[in-house]
Amino acid sequence: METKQFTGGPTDPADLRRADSLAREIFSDVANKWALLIIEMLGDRTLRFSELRDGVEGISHKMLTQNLRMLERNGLVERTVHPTVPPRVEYTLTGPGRALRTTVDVMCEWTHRNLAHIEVSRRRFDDV
Amino acid sequence: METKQFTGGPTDPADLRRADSLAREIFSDVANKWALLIIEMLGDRTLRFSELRDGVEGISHKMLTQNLRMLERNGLVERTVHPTVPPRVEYTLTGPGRALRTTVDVMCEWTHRNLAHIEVSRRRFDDV
DNA sequence: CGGCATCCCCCGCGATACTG
DNA sequence: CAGTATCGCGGGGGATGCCG
Repeated sequence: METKQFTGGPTDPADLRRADSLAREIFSDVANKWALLIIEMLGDRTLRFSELRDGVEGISHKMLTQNLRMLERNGLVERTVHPTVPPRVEYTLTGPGRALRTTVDVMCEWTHRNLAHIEVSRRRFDDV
Repeated sequence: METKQFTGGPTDPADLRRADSLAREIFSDVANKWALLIIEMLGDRTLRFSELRDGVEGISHKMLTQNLRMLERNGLVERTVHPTVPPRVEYTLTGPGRALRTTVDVMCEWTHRNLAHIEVSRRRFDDV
């Protein structure tokens, strides 16, 4: 990652450094378990807060709120509030969010494809 | 992820549940910032412990050790000890590790492709 | 129902020091 | 140089309660 530049970006070294630190920050935001699971859960659906809470195995109210805020701030999910009573808040992936989602899909597929290999490897490791 | 099954896998519901909980565990292991950065750093090179420490921006000795152990346990990296003095320990990605790496690459590309979009989105969000 | 705030506890993580 | 162990702190994150 450190050695990568994005085409059409800034050429001033200072801008490059800024971009890189931003990139690392974004990566830290996004490359965490809960964020990725939320993105995967959303898929191309539109879900309510409570549906997400029930759908994402083991996530707490607080973590869900926090991660949704973060994802919204970074423009990966869109949040729409319906001014009804009781309130109804819906979340959906934006364009960039959906783009990221496809790579999360690949990660999930990878996980399932390698379940057996990993299980064996773990057993070998733990038995020593 | 919850609704996915891998082809050729177990058909017994109990096995499916076991596989799913294992999958979640693996995903939790792997979907974390340091693990992904280490994998990205390794690429298809073979690196020493100290090279990794210097290469992965901001990682501590302890975190590096911990994550390398975890990755080794899951069979994503191979660890080879050269019985010299001073000791020389080298790490390299295994087949599954390299497979995962390609999706991490995509995530990094995604990050850089969306830097501008995210920066704008953040500004809008923070200014409110 | 969804969100924010508060409290509090636990452990993640860094710093340091010691072995082979 | 690589790894393990120990200690100590700060903050992550759970539980709870109160608003709109």
